[in-house]
Amino acid sequence: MAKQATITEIAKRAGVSIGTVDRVLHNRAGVSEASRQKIQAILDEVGYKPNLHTSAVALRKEYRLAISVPKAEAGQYWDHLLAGTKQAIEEYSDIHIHLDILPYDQFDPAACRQVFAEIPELQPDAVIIGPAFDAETRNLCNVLQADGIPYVFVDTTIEGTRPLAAFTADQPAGGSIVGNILTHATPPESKIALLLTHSDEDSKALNSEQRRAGLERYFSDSGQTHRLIEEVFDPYDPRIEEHLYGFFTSNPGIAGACVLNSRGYVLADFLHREGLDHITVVAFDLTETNVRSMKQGNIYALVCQQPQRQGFLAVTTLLEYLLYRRTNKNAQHFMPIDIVLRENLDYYR
Amino acid sequence: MAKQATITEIAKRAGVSIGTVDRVLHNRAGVSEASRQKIQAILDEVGYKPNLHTSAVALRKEYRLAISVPKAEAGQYWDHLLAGTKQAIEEYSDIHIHLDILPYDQFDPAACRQVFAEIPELQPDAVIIGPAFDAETRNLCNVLQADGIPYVFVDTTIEGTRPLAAFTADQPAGGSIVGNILTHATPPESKIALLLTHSDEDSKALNSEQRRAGLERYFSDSGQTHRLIEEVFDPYDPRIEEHLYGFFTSNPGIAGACVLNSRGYVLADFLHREGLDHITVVAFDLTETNVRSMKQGNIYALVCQQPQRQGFLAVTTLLEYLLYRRTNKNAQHFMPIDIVLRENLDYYR
DNA sequence: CTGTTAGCGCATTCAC
DNA sequence: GTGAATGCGCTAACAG
Repeated sequence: MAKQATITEIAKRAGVSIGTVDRVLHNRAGVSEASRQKIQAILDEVGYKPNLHTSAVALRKEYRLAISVPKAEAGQYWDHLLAGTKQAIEEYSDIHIHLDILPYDQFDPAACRQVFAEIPELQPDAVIIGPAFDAETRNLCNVLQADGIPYVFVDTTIEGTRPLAAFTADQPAGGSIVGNILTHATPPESKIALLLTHSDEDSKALNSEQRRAGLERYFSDSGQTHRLIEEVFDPYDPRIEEHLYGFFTSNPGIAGACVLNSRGYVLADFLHREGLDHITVVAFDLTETNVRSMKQGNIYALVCQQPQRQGFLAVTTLLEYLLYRRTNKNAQHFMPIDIVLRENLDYYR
Repeated sequence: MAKQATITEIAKRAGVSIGTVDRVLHNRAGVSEASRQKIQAILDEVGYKPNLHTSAVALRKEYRLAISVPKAEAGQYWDHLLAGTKQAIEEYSDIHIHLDILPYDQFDPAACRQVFAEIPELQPDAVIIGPAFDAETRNLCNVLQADGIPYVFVDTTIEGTRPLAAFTADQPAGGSIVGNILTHATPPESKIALLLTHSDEDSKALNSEQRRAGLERYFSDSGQTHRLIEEVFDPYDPRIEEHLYGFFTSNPGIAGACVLNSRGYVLADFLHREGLDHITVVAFDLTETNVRSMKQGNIYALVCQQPQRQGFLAVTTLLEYLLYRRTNKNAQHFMPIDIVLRENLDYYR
């Protein structure tokens, strides 16, 4: 319950004025080494934590953030993530934040490159990136680094870059969970279908591939008797029905199926239409379309990684850095992986 | 991105001084009806939201909160809830908050009554109650109401009282989830054991009974072929081993078992010692003991209701009320119900 | 190098 | 019934 020390108290104890303390706090020049050390010692001793809000009030500065993520439809994954950033801006409404949103087409690397090129021109104070393409993202990071603009990742991390922080989920663990649920919810010896979406191959492979690795590892390590059958499908192909129909009829004995991204509803709704309701479906993300499908009983479980929280944390982390250059030792933050069934669906916002 | 309106802007627009606006904001007397209405109209129009933090700075008042919950051991349910309250106090460290913690013995109504009697004497500004006994809690609420001290519930609500808010989970839904998981993770026609702890009968019956109702409803409604067998046991009985051993040997064919409170590890560890690892165990709460048991592979799933978040929200809700008399229409807040398996265990703090 | 000062959004006290 | 003035923790510009 120790009362928070104020800048005035620190100054009094150090025998200096508040101006000098402020200079130390902000690593500004013009302080004698002796003063700096003395003040720093007291700061450490009392565990001084500045008041972000009153700081911001006094600063009356506007911070410009930019966020670039795949184009979001309402109620879909990236829309939820954006909602989280807006929530943070709302909650820190005393800090004046301007947010530029730059969505890009997650299926078109060239379009992505073009959007990414606009970011440095906006001269933002910091950037939030939701990566879909490896090379394009890497390139953007290099430019930002050169301009001294800090950035954080959401949803996915790109190895070898130097983000301030990354907010993702442990994707292999997510895949393992799918394996766990499906092998438990279906009889021993039965077949499990893994439907890989075509688009995985070019863009979002990043997450889906990791989930797939986790799922396959679960199958090989857990000593269960199920068999995994993989098939590629394109959720946007108009002839998808024929394709899936062919797959499921030529593979009898499938008791469970999964999609490792948010397009699970496409599969689930198809199975329902064909009367294949006995097949247990597990997919990712609490998107509106998946929620509807689950409410109709077509999806058994959804595995989610709190996109809105990712967006929220991305903003607050950047604010802490912009106001105080505060950084966290381990840049990688793993979100909780939520398992949503019909019964707890309503309580996830 | 609409910039937050400030009290000064409101005053300017209304053609009054900030003092008058402040009086309206705090429902203080001494404002003409004409001014009040004009100001209120502008307030509503711009959706004015005060800055809690700068308010608190200017107020330099200390708020005294009291929290009374069952005695917590480290890493157990109530300890996590208390951690949430401390986190909130930390996060709002610019608001000077004094928290009195008054734990009571959840198995002794007389002790509870005694602790509850101390609360009004402390003259707190607001109280957080984690109820275990119906009559005792009801009595405390009456006293607080008479003294004009606001209170909120965490974990459990007591019907017929008038709390500012209640932070709980939908307990029947939690019970249904246990039913869902167990019936899916065990073969059709198999038996599921519901182990009721003895202590349920006097104290925490409140939550456990609701979970039981939800579980039983799941069994009767979902049209599955499993059979539910109920048995009462006392987790603190030294001869518990014999008791459980007798139960499981006289009921062959049990494939799943559950405990509707945080004592699941007692059952799970017993089953493991007896080599009955094929029985799938589901229990409640992410306590340290349950976590250990799950890591050893003894518990399959844990159903959790975010106690630390309950504590956090209890504090922030009270602060909003104390500073601005702000209350939420629907006092009942349902927490998300988390389903934790081995694979996502590490990511829930 | 350091202290002083004005000012941010807000609450309160004190004149009028 | 109302406005002006003071002060809270904080930052930044200015004067020495």
